[in-house]
Amino acid sequence: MSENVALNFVDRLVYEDKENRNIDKVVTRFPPEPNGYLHIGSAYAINISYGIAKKYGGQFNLRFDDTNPMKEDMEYVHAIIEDMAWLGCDYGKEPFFGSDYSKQIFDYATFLIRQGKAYVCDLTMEEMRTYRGTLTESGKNSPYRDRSPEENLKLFEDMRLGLVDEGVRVLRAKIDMESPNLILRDPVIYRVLKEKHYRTGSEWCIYPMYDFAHPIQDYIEGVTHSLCSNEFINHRPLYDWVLDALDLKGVLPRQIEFGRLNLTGVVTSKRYLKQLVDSGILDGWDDPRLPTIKGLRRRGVTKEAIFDFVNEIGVPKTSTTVDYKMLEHFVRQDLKEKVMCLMMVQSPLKVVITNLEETEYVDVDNHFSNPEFGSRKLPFTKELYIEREDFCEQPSKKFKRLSPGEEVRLRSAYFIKCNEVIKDDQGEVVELRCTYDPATKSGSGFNERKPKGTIHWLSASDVTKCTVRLYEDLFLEEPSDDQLVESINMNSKKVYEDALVERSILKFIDQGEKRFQFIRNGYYVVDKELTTKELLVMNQIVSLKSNF
RNA sequence: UGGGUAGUCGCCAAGCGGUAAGGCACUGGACUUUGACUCCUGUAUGCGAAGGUUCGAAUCCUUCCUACCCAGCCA
Repeated sequence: MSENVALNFVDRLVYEDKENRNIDKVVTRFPPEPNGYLHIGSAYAINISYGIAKKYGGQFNLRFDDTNPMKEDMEYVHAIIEDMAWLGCDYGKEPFFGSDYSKQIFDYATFLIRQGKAYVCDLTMEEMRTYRGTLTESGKNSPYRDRSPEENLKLFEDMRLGLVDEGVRVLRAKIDMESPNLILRDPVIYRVLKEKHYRTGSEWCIYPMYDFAHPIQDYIEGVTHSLCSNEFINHRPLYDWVLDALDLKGVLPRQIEFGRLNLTGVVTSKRYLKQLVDSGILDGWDDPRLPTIKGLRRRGVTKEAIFDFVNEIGVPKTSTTVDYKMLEHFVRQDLKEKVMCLMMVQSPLKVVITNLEETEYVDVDNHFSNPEFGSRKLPFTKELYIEREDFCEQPSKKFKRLSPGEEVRLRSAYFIKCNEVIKDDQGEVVELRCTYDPATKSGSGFNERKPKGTIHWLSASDVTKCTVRLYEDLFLEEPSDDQLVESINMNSKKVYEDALVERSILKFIDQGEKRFQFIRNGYYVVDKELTTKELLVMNQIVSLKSNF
C-alpha cells in the first residue's frame, strides 16, 4: 500500500475505515434522482465519490435513485447519462437503477415486519404530524403501533396489491417516538403511490422511502462508502438502523457527509433551476448562464476546468459559497494553453488608412506564447475595423488606445495615427481617417517611438460576420425564495449582432476548433445550437482579466 | 427553548500540542506588439468570544456566542 496522503477529511475517514474494517475494494456511488439535470454541484459531488474510488483502485457506480414515480422521468436519465459521459466519469458498463431492486427492498420490508420492527399505520398525514411532536416536544406512539406481525404482513400485502388507497396506510419503522432526532420517530418507509413509474410502470403501487431504500441499495451494490451531502447527516442514524435491523451480512456501507457547494451569482437547487427555466427568461436548461452541466458546456467551459475547480475547493464539512471568479480562473488557466488567438471586434468602427494603397499581408502568431500553434497571414488594407471602445475622442490620461493625434500599434502590423474623425448627423463617430507609418512594421525592431498602446483590428476585406453573446452573473445578489425570477439580472446576456471576426476562423472551425481566444476580448466558443451555415454565433466563455 | 453539524484573511482552505501552507480576489512593482500571460511584492502577533490546563494552545478542557440542517406518505 502506497503512503496515504489524505486529501480531505472524507479521504481520511475512508482510509482509516478501509484499514479498520479490512475492506479490500472501496466502492462509492453517485445517486441522482432522475428528476432534473446535473449541475456544478453534482460535478463536485461526483468528483468526491469518483475521486475516492479512483484513489483506492475501487469502483464507482452511477445509480438512479428512482423510488418516487411522481417526479421521475426517462428524459432525465438520458440527460444525466449524457452529462456523465461528457464529464468523463467512468462508472462501469451500465448505470444501476434503484427501481431494479424493488422486489428485494420489498422482501426486506416484510422481514422487518416479521421481526416486529415495522408496522402498518392508518394515521392520516395530519394525524401523523401531530403524533410526531415538535422539535422540543417528543412524539407519541401511533395507536396502530402494536399490530401483530401477522396483521401487518396482511395489511402490507393489501397495500402491495393495490387494495389500499394513497394516503390511507403506510408502513412505518418502529423506532422511537421520543427520539430527539425527528427522523427516528417511526419514519414512514413505504407508501402507496398509484402513479405509473417511468420504468416499472404499474408493476408496483407501493414505493420505499429514500431512508429505507438507500441503505439497501448501497448494500446490494456493495457500496462501502456512501458519500452524500450534509443535509442527510440527521438521517445517518436511520441509515444505520436499517442496516442493523435487516441483520445483513458482510461489509456494510457507511455514510459520510460533506458540505454542499454554492457559487456566487448562480443558484443550483433543482427547484430553483426549474423555476428559472420555466420563467421563459432563460433559453432552456442549457442556457449558458446556468450552472447546469449542459449550460456550462454550452458556455464553453471545459470539463478539465470544472474538475480543477472542484478539486481546488476541497471537501468542506459545511456548505460553502465559492466565488464564481475562482471557476473563471480555472477556465482561463485551462484554455490559455489550449486555444489559438484570433482577432474579433464586437462593435466595429471603420478606419481608413489614407496613405495605404496596396494590400500587404502580415504574419500573425496563432498563439500568444506557444510557437507550435504556427502563424497565419492577414491582409493589411486601406479599409479596416477596430473596436469602437478602442477609440476615444477626449481620452483620460490613462487611456492607452486610439485618440485624435495619437498613435497606436495595430497588433502584428503598423503604428497608425488618427488624423480625422468623421461623424454622422447625430454626432456619432462613424469613421476614422488615419495614416500608418511603414517604418513601424511588426517585427522590424522599430523602437524610436512608443505607441500609446496596441489594439486589435480586422481588414474589411477579410471578415466574416458573427453574433457574439456575452454573459454576466444571473444574479447580482443572493435571490430570496419568493423573488427568484424578479431577481434575475436582465443584463446578464448581451448580444452583439454586428460583430466581425477574421475569416480564417471558418477554416479553423472546419478543422474542429471550437474554442478561441479573441485577442483582448476573452475566450469564446462556437454555439452549437445557434450556429448555422449562414450565421456564426459565439458565446463568451470568460473574459480576459483587465485592470482597466 | 430539543437534537445534529460547523466556526482559521473579503471567498475557499491546510493545520490534528511546538510557535498560522496554498488557491481565488485584492495591493504595489517588473516585463509586455493582448491594460492578457508571466514574474516578483504586500496582506490574520491572529485562528467566533472569554476563561483555564501547559514551558508552549488554532489544536486539550470549561462556559458562552453565531450560522446552518431536521417536525414530507420528497430525495
